[in-house]
Amino acid sequence: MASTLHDVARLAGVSIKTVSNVINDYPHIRPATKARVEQAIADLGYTPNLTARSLRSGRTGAIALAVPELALSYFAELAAAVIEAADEAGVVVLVEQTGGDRDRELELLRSPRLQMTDGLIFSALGMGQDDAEHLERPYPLVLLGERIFDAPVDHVTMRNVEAARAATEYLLASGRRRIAVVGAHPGEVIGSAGLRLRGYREALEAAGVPYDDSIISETTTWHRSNGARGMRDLLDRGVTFDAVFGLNDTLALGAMRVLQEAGIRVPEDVAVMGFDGLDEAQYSIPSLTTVDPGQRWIARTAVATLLERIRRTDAAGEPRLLLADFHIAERESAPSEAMIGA
Amino acid sequence: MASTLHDVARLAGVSIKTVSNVINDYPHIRPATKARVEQAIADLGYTPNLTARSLRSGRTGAIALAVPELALSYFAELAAAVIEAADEAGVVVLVEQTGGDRDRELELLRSPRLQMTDGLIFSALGMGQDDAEHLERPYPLVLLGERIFDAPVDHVTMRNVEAARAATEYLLASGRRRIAVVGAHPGEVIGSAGLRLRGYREALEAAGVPYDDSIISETTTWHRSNGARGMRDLLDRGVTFDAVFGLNDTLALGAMRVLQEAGIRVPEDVAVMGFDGLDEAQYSIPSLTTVDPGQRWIARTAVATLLERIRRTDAAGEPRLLLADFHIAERESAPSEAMIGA
DNA sequence: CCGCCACTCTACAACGTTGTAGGCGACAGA
DNA sequence: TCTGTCGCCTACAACGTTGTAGAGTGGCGG
Repeated sequence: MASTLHDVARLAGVSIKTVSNVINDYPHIRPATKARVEQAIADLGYTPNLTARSLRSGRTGAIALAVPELALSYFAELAAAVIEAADEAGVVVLVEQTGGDRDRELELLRSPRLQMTDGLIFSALGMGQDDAEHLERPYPLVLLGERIFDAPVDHVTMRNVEAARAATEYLLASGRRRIAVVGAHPGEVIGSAGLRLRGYREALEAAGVPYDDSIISETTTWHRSNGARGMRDLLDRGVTFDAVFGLNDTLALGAMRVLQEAGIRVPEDVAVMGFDGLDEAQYSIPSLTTVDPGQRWIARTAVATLLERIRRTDAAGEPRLLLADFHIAERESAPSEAMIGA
Repeated sequence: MASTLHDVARLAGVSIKTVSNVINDYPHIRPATKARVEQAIADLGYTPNLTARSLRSGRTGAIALAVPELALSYFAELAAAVIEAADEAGVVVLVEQTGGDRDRELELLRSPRLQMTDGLIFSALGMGQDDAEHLERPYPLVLLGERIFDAPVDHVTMRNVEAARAATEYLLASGRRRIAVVGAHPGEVIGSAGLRLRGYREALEAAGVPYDDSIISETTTWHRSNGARGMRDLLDRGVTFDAVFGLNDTLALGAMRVLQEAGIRVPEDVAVMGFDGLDEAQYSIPSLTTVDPGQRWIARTAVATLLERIRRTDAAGEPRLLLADFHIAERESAPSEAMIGA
């Protein structure tokens, strides 16, 4: 297990470079020599030392993935897809959690730990547009998320505005007119919340339905408990609505639970729409209608883009913005045709 | 960014070893020299090359975590807890997915990739007791899960039998007598399914309630859809039961959905008990009563144990078996007192 | 018969770091 | 004054690998 090229070379009676050549499929080796070396490798159970290889080559064969929290289903599914795609390319993934905290995100970006990897897929949540400059590092980086745009890095993300608009149009088409929102971030312009709320407003405007502040509920983070809290908040206000758009699935599921507790029927009294296309949204009661923003495509594309950047160190090539296609997964919580309350 | 000890040394007018000494807090350095070196480090923005350090020291500062699938909430939460604990110890985590496939698990165990890490936390799912020998490697390893016992490695896991027995006793105490099971694995003796089913049977026996094959539903994997399928299966059989024990939360949630679809009230007609203590079990409708088997403790303990093994390379010390405490999280799907159907 | 090339292999240096051995001056004790 | 010790620093080698340069053999064309 602790055997090296030297040990193999000694056993096979050749120089270490010849052993190295055998391992790396260098063409000009006599079959007899090659066989002898391979026998020695097998006898000793030799495996190349990857650390030494990394030092020589400057490549580690690993990439880093930074997400806010793995315990959030969205990021767990993202990480699963990234690891799978990386694995197909023979690359391993080092996962970091930032907690969605701006300071920890910035710290991570300049952490020496990143040296252990050839590049980073970075899902920012705490940083904002003003932090774009911090992304400008001499290190292959692919940005995910919607906190920062126009930074000079490759960016793979979803069509938030269009997807949210489509989701809202879907609810409008099914006859809903008072569509509450759970998970808004006050004053946010970009960021998932800001963009999705914009799509929502665009759809309302196009349909001639007035925008009403009183049915918009704000939350800080997008944990499940906040979806529940946001819905309780709306109910406490005493406002009326016939649909809820959860700005992500987790919020929508939390909100749906509170609706049910309050004796409000989903979808008869209130339709519920989510956003993310999570696996678990299929199995809630009722199952959740949601927008699938193309997460698997995002993961695969992020990995491919990063690996390409790593390969071609030769200067840049323009930073690219890559956008996933979305579609609405129609399920029970918001059927496409209006239902008449029983 | 590409600056090395040599660059710093040249700028500060000292030898590279002195720079190295400054970085590693070697005590005997004149303050003036130290200041000069630190200035040079700052000027050049020097950071030590971790790969070279690893080569020299034989340590990488990274550990590997192998789980079946990150998209399964249980493993996502496990990974989150492991990464958090590792982070506190200044160690990064490389995450691998095995798909719960025996061949891929074995392949991973002898993969040269592991060289990139100092040790492995291995959550086995496909391997069985007969594969114990494969765990015997000259490489720090902590085993999780309940597929393999008595292997000569540290093993951190939960009290499956006792916890399942407690869960069943809880249902019995609330007046249920026909407790169906979803997620059994036919013929399995150890493994989560086997052990939990054993706890279930022990509780029945102690209470003098007969064990009935006809209300035990088998599934292969523990995905949500299989919980739903298992429950449909039970309903199709036309058997009667007044409670369901899902061998994990995901199965229980899937089963609960099907119950609800079938117009069966939870918990009035059928109580539902899960196993895992997942975050999302708090937010289902109704919220899921479940056994929290102490997952966070398991994650923290696994990391601490592995790091200790890495530190003391000196021979072994006996392999240890570490068991987490469990507790029942009482929620709506199975209240502790029997409810009379409305 | 010479020169050239293709093939096979080796020696050496280098990637960037840290452990070891040792040099040099200063100062204390004899 | 000599010896020993301590503080400060340097040179060198080593971790295990791969790129570069080149040495030796044999075959082939001229």
